[in-house]
Amino acid sequence: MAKAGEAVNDMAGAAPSEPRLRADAERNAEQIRRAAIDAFRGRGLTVPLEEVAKVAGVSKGTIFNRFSGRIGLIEAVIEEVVATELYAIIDRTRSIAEPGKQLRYYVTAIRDLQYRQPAVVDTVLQTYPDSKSLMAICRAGTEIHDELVAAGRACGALRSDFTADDLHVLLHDSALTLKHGTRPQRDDYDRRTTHLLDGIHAQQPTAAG
Amino acid sequence: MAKAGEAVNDMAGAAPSEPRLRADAERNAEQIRRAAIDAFRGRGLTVPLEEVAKVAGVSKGTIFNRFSGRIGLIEAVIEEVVATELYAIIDRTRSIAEPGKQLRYYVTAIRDLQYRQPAVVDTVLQTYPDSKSLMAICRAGTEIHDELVAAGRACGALRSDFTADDLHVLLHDSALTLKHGTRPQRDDYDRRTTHLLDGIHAQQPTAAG
DNA sequence: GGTAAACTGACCTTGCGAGTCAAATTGTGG
DNA sequence: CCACAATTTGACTCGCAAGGTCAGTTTACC
Repeated sequence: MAKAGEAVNDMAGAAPSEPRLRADAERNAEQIRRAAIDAFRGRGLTVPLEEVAKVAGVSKGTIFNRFSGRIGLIEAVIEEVVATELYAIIDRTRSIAEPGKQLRYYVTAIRDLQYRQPAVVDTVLQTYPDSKSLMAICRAGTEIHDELVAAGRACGALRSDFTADDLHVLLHDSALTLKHGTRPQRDDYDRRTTHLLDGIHAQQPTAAG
Repeated sequence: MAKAGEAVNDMAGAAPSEPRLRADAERNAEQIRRAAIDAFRGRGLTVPLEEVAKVAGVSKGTIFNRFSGRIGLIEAVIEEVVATELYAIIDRTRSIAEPGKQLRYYVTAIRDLQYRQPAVVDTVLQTYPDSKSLMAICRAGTEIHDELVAAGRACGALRSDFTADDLHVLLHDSALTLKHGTRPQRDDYDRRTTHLLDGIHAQQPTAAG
């Protein structure tokens, strides 16, 4: 199987071959891109475009001139912001031999990334369904979820009543609480990750007190 | 120990002894109360006051005249909307002999109530911190959380790294996902409740694949 | 320097519900 | 049945924040 999401970003929404840009426009586009990467990394994909503009040293209007708005800007930088890391996790997960460890690694890694990168939260929540690359990432997610759950069940490491949809919801809810809740301490967050994992692992007590 | 939250509602924000109300005002107050109970039950405490007014057959202004706004209205009906059920759960939980079963019952019951009653979600999320009765309910929650975790740990039914704060966060996150996410099917929701419970139960695999 | 490209930032827009208040209505006591 | 206070009404204002627009100005390029 090829690497995950190999071509998310062929000519994303920005500066294809079209009429050549003037030097200042070219320069601004690049500064906006850089600013966007920083801002999206630091504050998530929902950061006000005015912030991005300020960091880039241009005015809001210029972002619209160069990228026609947030979606275009996202397409132009999503690779650097989250896609690379996300797909790396997916690839690493697939490369794990024991199916039982795959899911454990995957959930831990995604939860970690969600904690560190607000943009991943926005991605998982599908905050901008109009962005094609964002949706492509989500599709890749759904795919591996199916795989992981199938493999986990088959090898008996995963409780049998746990579905791919449960996994999807688990990560989605995880994103929701980071988005709308109070950011927990890192160690609390990690401990809760293990609680979650243990809850979906096979061989449960379930009935007893 | 006395029953939980015995006197949340001594003269909540509405119609105390003050100057006697005119007949129509009295009637309206009662209709608004009834409408509010319905609306809060059906759509949560955040339902637009205009909806309540419509159901009550009065105009928005009248709600302000009679209850001085949402907070006053909440104080006036919170008992019927959520307090009674919530305190009943707390009492029933305390009456359970085996400490191991207490927490299991409690979490299941609260999750169930959150699912059925959007108003409980708003309560847990402390959407209206200015409402005294709402905050009283939250305090009662915190109290029993401490008790339950202490008891659960003591009897060995609860994993030792699970804190009262974890319990608090668990229910808070649960509320958040109901508030901001897509409402899951009832049976999916219940299954996930058992996953959660199994994750915080003692004797975990944790390390293995 | 002339011209088209590009930038700028003030301004308009959107959305929604809380809360207000002058004018209209209605209950009440006499 | 009236006078008048109590009450209701619903149109209006407010807040708030970000997205998006465009006339006017500046800048790159030949």
